[in-house]
Amino acid sequence: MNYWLMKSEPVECSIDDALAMPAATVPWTGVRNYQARNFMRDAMRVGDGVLFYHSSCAEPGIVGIAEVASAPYPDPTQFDPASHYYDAAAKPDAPRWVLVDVRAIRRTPLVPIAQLRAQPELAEMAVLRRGNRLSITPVTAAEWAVITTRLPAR
DNA sequence: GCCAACGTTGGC
DNA sequence: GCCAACGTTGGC
Repeated sequence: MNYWLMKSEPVECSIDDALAMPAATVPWTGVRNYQARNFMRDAMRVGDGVLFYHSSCAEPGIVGIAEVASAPYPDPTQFDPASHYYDAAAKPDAPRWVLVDVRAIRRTPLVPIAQLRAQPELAEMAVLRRGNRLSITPVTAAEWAVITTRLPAR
C-alpha cells in the first residue's frame, strides 16, 4: 500500500465535486507531465491512500482523503480536439497519457500548505520541496500518519 | 500580477 | 546532444 498527494484545482474539480459524483469517483484527467503520469502508470495500486489537495486557489492545502480506485487507463481527453488537454501526437493505438480513477472518501478541514510546512516531521515531504511542480507526489507512511492523525476530527 | 523553478521544444 | 528560449506551475 502506497500513499500519494494529488493536486486538483478546485475550479476544475474540488473535493466536493468529487464527493458529488456517482460512487464519489472521478477520472483524474489532464495530467501532462511524464513523471506524474509514470506514478499513475507504474506505481499506483487500487486502494492506495490519496491526500486530496486544492491548488491554484485562495486557500491551497489538503482538503480530503481519497483512494486510488482503478488501474491506469488512457486519458480520453488526449484524443478530444475540443479538450484543453488534447494532444495531437497521441493516437488511440498509441496513447501517451494515462490516468486512474480516484474515489473521494471524505472531506477534511483544510490543512493549509503553511501548516504542512510548519510540521518538522513533514520537512521532507515531496510536495513541499523547493521548486516542486509535480501535481502528483508520493507520501511516506510516516507522513500519511502524521497528517491523517492530526487532522481535526469532523 | 509577480516571479522562481523547472520541463519542453527546436535550431544547430 | 547542447542549450537558449519559451511555456507552465503555483504560491504569494
